[in-house]
Amino acid sequence: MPRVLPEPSVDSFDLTVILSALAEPGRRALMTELYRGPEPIDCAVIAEKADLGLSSPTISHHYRVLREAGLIRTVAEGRKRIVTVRRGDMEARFPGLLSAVLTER
Amino acid sequence: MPRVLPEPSVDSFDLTVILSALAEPGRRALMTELYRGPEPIDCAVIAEKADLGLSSPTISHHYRVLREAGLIRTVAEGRKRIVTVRRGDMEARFPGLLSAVLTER
DNA sequence: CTCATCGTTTGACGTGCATCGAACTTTAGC
DNA sequence: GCTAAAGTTCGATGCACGTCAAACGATGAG
Repeated sequence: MPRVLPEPSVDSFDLTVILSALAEPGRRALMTELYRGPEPIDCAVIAEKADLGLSSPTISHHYRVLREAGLIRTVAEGRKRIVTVRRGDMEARFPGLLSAVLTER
Repeated sequence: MPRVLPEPSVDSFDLTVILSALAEPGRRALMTELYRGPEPIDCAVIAEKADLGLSSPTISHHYRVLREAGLIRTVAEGRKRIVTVRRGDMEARFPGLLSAVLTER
C-alpha cells in the first residue's frame, strides 16, 4: 500500500521556499535529472545518476526539502521512494519557472 | 563622470548565485520593483517603494549581491546609484527566468 | 573650505543550513 | 522470527548569511 508523503497544496506554495530549494546545487542536480528522465522513478536511481558525493542522510534531507517546497511528490512503496516532479502544480502557480531553471543551455 | 560598478560577464553567470540572490525576500522585492518600474532609476527610490524595514548597510549589501549575481547594473553618478535590470543578458542566458520569478500572479 | 548627505565598508552577532555518523524504523527474503 | 537493505531521524559541527551600529569615503551645497 503506497502512501503519499506530506506535501504542500498549490495554494500554499512559497516562492522563497521554492527558490531556496532550487538554489542548492545538489538539489538542483536531482531536480534536473528528474525533470529530464522518465517518471515516476526510484529516488535512488536519480541520486545515482546525479552522482553527488553525498551520504544517504544528506540525500534524504535534500529530497525532503524538495518535497516540502512542493517541487516533487514522493510515494513510499515498500522500502523504496518513488518520486515525480509536480509539473502541473508548478506550472499553474509559477509558469515557466521549472523550464527556466532546469533546462541547460 | 558616471562609473559602472564591477559586474560579471554573461559567460560567467552562475545559476546557483542567481537563484540564491532571488531566494531572499527583500532582494526579490527590490528586483520586482525594478522589473516593473521605469529604468534606469535611483536605487534609493526603489528601496523606498519596496518598503523593507532595513538599515542602509543592509540595503547596500542586497544591491551588491544582486549586482554580483549579474541581475542588475549599477552606475555611480555623484552620490547616487542608478540601477537597471540586465534583462537582455539574463534572457540570453536563462530565458524566461526573470519573468517567471518576478511576475506576480 | 566646511559640512551635511548618500552610500559603502568593517566588525560583530545570531541564526540557519549542509553535512555526516550513529541509531532507529520499516520492509523484503529466507 | 532473523537478518539484511533502504530511508529517516537525531545530534553535533562547521560555515555561510542577514542584520545592524559605527566608522569611513565621496560628493554636492553654501
